[in-house]
Amino acid sequence: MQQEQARGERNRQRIVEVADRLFYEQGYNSTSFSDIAREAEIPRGNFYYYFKSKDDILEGVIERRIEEMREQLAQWRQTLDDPRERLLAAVRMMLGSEDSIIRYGCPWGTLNAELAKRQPALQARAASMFDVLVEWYREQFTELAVAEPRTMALHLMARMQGASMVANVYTDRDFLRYEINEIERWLTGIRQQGATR
Amino acid sequence: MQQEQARGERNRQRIVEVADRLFYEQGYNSTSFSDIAREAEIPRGNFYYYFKSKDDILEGVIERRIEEMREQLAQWRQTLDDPRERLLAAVRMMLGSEDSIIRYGCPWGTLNAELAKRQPALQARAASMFDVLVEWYREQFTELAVAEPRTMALHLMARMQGASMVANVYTDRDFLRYEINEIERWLTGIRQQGATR
DNA sequence: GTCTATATCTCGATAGAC
DNA sequence: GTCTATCGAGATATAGAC
Repeated sequence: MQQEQARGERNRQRIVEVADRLFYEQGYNSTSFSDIAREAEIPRGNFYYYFKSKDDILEGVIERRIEEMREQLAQWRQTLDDPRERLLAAVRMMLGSEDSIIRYGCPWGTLNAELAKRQPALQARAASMFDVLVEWYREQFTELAVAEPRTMALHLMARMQGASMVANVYTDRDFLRYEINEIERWLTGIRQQGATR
Repeated sequence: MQQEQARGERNRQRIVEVADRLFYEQGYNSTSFSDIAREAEIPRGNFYYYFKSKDDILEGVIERRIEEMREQLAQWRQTLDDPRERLLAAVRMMLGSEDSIIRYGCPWGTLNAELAKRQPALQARAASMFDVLVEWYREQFTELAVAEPRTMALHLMARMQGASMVANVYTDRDFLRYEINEIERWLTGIRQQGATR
C-alpha cells in the first residue's frame, strides 16, 4: 500500500485493468470471470483472493477511472489558465477516443445506462464518475461567471453524451466531429452572465 | 395475418408486449425467457413454437416499436400543419415518459447502446428504430428549408439522447425538463436557411 | 397447439490441496 | 498465495407426451 508493493498487488492491478477494458467493450453483465481470467492470464479461482465478488471488481474499476480522470483534470487546471480553454480541452478529449466511442459508446455513459436498469446500488457508484467531471465543469463555469453553472455543467455532459450515443448508433465519425465542433462553438460563444443566450 | 386472427396470434402478441417492456426495464441480455414467461403467463417451452430464438423475439419487439412510432408520426403529420410544430410535438413526447426515462433511460438509446457492445447484427436492426424517427425529423427540417436537414435531424436526436442519459444517471426530473425546454427554444428560434445560428 | 421434462451450457462463487 | 476441481443456480434450447 505504501512504499513497498504487496506481492499480489500487481495481479490485483492487472485484473482491474483488464476488467476496465472488458466492461467497456462488452458491458458489465456480459463480461464473465472467464473473460477476465483469460485476458489477464490469471486462473478464475484466484479472483476471490483479490476481490470478494464481481461487484467488488467493478468498484475497483470505478475507482481506477475516477483516479485517472482526476489526474487529467488536475493537469488541465495547472497547464491552462483560462477556464474556457479548460472546458474546450475536455471536449476535445473525445477526439482522441473517436474510434472507441464510435464502436462502444462513451465508457461512462454506457456503464451507467446498463447498471441503471437493474443494479441501482452499483449505478449510484458509477454516477460518482460523472460527479468528478460535472463538478470540475461547474468550477470552470463558475470562474466564467456564467449563471447557473451547475446546470451548464450538466448541459455540457448531456451534449457530449448525446453526441457519443448517436455516433455509436450510426457508427458515424463525421457526426461525432460535427457535434464536437458545435459544442466548441457554443462554449466559445458563451458570454459572462449571459447564461445560454 | 389477414381478416381472421390465428389461434396463437394473441399469444405471440402478448409475448412481444411483455418482452418489449422487460427489454426496456431490464435490458435485453439480462431478460430471460423465464422472466417473460412469468409475466406473460405462458410456459417457457411454448416460446419456441412462436419464435425460433431469443433474437427472434427481439426482432418482433423492434418491429412493434417501429410500427407504433410510425403511427404516431403519421398522426402528427396529419394533425399538425407546421413542420416546426410537428418537431415540437415529438420533443414534448418525452414529457409523457418522464418517469420511465428517469428510471430506465430512453428505450431506443439504451437498447442500441447495449447491443452495440457485442451484438452488432442485432444493433443494426435496432438502429432502424432510430432511422424512422431521424428520417421523419429530416423531412420536417427540409420543409423548414433549413440547411443540412439530415445533420439537423441527427443533432435533434443527440440532444434528446443526451438529455435522457444525464437525467437517467442522476435521476433528475428537473434537468430533463430543462433540457426539453432548451430544445424547444432552439427549434423555435431556427430561421430558414439559417442553419444552427 | 399446448405443455412438461429435461438436455447442455455457463455463470458466479467456494473448498481445499499444495 | 496459488491453483484445480467443482458446486448450485439459472441460462437457452429441445424432445416428445398430450
